Amino acid sequence: MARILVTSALPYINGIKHLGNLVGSMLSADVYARFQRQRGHDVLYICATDEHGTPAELAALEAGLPVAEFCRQQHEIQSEIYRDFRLSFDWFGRSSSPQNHQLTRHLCARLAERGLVEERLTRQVYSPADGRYLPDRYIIGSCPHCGYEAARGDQCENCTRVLDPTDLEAPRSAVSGSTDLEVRETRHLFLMLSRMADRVREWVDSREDWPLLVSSIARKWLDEGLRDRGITRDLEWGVPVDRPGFEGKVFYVWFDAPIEYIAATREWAEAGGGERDWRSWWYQADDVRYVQFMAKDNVPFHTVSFPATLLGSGEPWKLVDYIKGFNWLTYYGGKFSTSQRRGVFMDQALARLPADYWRYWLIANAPESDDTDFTFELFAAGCNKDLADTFGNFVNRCLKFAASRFDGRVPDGGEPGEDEHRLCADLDARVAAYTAHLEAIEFRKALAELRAVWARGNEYLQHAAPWREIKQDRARAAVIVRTAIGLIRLSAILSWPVVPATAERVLAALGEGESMPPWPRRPAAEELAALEPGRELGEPGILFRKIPPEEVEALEREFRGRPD
RNA sequence: CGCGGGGUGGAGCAGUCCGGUAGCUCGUUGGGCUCAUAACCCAAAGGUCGCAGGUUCAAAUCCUGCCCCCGCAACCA
Repeated sequence: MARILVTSALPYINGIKHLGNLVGSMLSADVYARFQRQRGHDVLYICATDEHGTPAELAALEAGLPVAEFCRQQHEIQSEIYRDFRLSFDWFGRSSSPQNHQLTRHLCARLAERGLVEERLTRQVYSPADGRYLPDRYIIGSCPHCGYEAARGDQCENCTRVLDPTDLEAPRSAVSGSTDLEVRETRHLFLMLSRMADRVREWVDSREDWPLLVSSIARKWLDEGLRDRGITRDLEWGVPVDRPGFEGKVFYVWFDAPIEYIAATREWAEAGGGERDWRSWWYQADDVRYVQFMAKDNVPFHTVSFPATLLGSGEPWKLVDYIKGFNWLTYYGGKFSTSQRRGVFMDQALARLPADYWRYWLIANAPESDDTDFTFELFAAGCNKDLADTFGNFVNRCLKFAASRFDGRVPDGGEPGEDEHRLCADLDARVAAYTAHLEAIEFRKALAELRAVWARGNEYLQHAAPWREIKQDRARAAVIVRTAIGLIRLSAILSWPVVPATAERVLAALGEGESMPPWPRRPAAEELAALEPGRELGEPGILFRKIPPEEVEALEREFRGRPD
């Protein structure tokens, strides 16, 4: 039994996440964690809300709440939605936890002791009207190059040139619109990434099996030369910096957010009443395999800055072994956008269809090698074809036949024949391939195999034709139906990481009550015979309803081009 | 010449490292079958593999140049 630590990029506290956020981090990690648990491994899946930073403060301001209260509420809202999506976190923590405060300060102190943190004076724009320093992107003005009037202080969206806020003509606060801005000198801590470049590169080079997307992004940053990076900000909400002259300053969210992976594990341990050992997962944890899931925008922080923080501490912290990076899920060819409310958000998704529909489609179409487009037509077509017509129909036709001809029980009698041998040979190959693809975290390939298992069931049933056999050879029909019901069970077990609610519903109908069905280890011939003859069968009902064209049109009308 | 990823029938992809007449899934069309939310079987249509040049007996694959899409460019997180 291996120990596998799984983390997914921390969802930002500022609002409910959309389907793109979901597939690129939490859902993928969940499917992997579920699969490895089924395999019998000791899995710890840790996630948390990322709560610090200017956007959180501004959102709280807009909501008319103290930022701590705003974050507490948002954390609860997100937690509930993730539960409803069946995301199987072992712990869903908060980056604002005392554990993270303590650990963030500890790591900074260690880095400082080793000469890897320096104080520097920086010049920042301060807005008296807002009572706060403004990050570059929160300053708006006219672009000095192209004249675009809504250019941001970090970059002009019109001509794409990188800017400094002081370049802008007629600058104003994006928060209040105030033009009363001043540049102040303010002292900050910098992480000396430049001094750690060699160690980070050595570590990155030792990770030979990373996906191209991940290793190329990491190498790009290293090749361009690591620059020292400010790790503190002039904000109120965050981890306070306990150092003279730093009163009223906090750590930058990108310093403390990844540390929360560790701190959340400690939250988990402390909530467990002393039986859980968070250190064994993170400190001198050579026996742990650590896998991270994230979208491509997060990769630099997980391949460079966070490893530099841990390596630089001089302490034996666990570094990531494998990073699964994702491209973007696009929405009708454009971006999903939280700020513009463009796309489908998790609460809206659940209000329309159960989690398993979304889980299935997103994982089957995960943006692994390129950006993937979401449209309701593609979504409905995938769900209808694979879930309703293939998997759902297979379960339904078998159980209905068993109910009408075999008294709703697993039929007795007869011996497997040629059809069954060929079925089992195919299934052995499919299950092996499916397992290997999940092990390699290749979701599209894995789901193609899962679909093939579902389709193989229909193919078998069609060829064996129990509705024909039963007219002259009841024993033969019994073998077929028994085998098919065994295949329902096997399919449900294999489907559990992706569509857990449906899988459990099917297994319950078969009288299998386990909440987490163990991964099949035996040959298909034995797996299909696992249900004893005579066992009573339940009625799971229609597993997946079809999404009709009218509904697709209605969804499109409802969701498209929603303005800001 | 900033960097990275990608461009293969209507959709999604494999094949590119190690050249050998273009393949898979879905969709479309026609036929068969019917236990089922219908599936399964058979057949067919549909691509000059982003563009142009080069190497070679032979290029999706190797070389050169160019075009397009997406992302990144360190104070968005």
